[in-house]
Amino acid sequence: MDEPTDSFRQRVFQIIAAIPAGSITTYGEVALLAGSPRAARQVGGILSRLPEGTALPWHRVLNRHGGISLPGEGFRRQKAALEAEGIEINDQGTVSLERYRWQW
DNA sequence: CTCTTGACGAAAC
DNA sequence: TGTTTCGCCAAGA
Repeated sequence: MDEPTDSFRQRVFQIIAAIPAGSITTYGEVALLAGSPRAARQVGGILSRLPEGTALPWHRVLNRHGGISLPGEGFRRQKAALEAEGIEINDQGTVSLERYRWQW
């Protein structure tokens, strides 16, 4: 009966979809809320395979230091998406967790 | 079943 | 202090 009708991946989708514009969270936090406190790495793996036109606000997920984990072009795209929501982000791709961290 | 893969994170160096 | 190594675990092959 308690079949995993919703996989870890699906729970991650729902959690990220609930992050309001102008706020951010971390991979570890998403993993925790999804029920696997040490599966932060899996969250990143899931986001890496999102289709291009996805409606999921994947750009609101940052690493433990409030920084962008993507290299090159991905870095630029995520930084621009965050700035478009009014989030201040420096050239290193880091935001203030204290200011923007989201909790339910 | 085993083995591999990582948009992570914390601990060692 | 910055850099490297190691542990973690969902998913797919």
